[in-house]
Amino acid sequence: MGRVSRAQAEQNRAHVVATASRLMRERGTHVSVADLMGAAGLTHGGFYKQFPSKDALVDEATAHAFAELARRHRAALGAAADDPGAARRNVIDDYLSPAHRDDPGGGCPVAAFASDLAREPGSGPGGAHATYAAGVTGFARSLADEEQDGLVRLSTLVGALVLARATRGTDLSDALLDAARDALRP
Amino acid sequence: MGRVSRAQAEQNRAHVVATASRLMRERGTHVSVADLMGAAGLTHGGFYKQFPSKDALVDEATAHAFAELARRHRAALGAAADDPGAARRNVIDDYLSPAHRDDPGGGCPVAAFASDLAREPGSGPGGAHATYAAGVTGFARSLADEEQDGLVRLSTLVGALVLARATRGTDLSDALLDAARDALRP
DNA sequence: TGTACATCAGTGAACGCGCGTTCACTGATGTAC
DNA sequence: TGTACATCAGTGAACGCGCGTTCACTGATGTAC
Repeated sequence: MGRVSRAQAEQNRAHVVATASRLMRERGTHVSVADLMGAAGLTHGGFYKQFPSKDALVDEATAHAFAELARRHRAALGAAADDPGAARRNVIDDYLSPAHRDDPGGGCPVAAFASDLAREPGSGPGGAHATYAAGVTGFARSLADEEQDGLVRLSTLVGALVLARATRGTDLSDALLDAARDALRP
Repeated sequence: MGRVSRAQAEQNRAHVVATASRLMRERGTHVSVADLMGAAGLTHGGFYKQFPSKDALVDEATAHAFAELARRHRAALGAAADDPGAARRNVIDDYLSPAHRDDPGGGCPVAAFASDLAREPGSGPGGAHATYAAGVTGFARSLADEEQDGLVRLSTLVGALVLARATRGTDLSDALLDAARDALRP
């Protein structure tokens, strides 16, 4: 194929990160480098021209997913700045929708990466674990009000989503989403 | 080594299932057959004398973990039969304890297997997915009262535990357990 | 502006390794007499 | 109860395959004049 322009290379790299962010949420951080590069339309050999290791890509993909989450939360908050209760209800409705359950790749990284991070050793400052903890704190803060703790609301959201995904295809799965929505919407 | 008595073989098989049940909750269902057999004190070659495939062991290990969970719940309920509220509080306190967070291998299979099952295709009747859904329903039922739905309480429990495990080693991890305990204990 | 050459993003084959699974072999167990 | 032999639980090496990573190669890009 030959060399590619610097701008194109930068674009390709960003596309690999975005693809990894999606695929890792969907299938876990253990997706293979070959699958990842293939999904991004490249061959796996070039991977190490852009990333020092697969672990480094895991860190970048995690950061990418959390940046996307923060952007979404800022947008939701901005769209209903005059009524924070309505903004929060919208976030909750989206979170517990069947569409979110059925699209882990485009969905919440707090739910998607929880078990991968629980099973992998800590990744140091700037690593996936630190990004994750900061994301949890930020999400919880955006759910809190004077009435209840954001950590509990977030736990209920994540628990319901994770259980609904594990039981997808059953009535129980829908019931989990509905029950959590009823409980979290005052 | 030569042949082993029929009773010994049966005991070995049960020990492999118990070991798998623990190791798979700890590291995920993708632990290797060699690691599994090694942890049970055997060599991997003999595996297929006892199990038709690794998937079959996943199903058995899942069933084993859920049978253990049901036994624990029956015991907790039996110990405080005159005061079901107290029994439920004990279950909640155990569930959200640092000890439970730090011992996934000996802990709740609902939390441990959630993401593995969400990412694997359905396993048919008698398979891990069916066992899981039944376990979720049973657990939720034991948490319900006239006041609140068991599904919501279970979602909060599982969400808090899963998030606490993913953030283990941080203050946030303890805060998640504490917040959920405060919210679930009336 | 054109030409000559160094750079380096991407390719595709290869590396050592661990995976799930198979198999020839072993020798104590279980059975038939 | 004792002996002869078939059974089969467990062993350890091997299978094809996919993993993360490395590398010689390619040719268009970027740079020096």
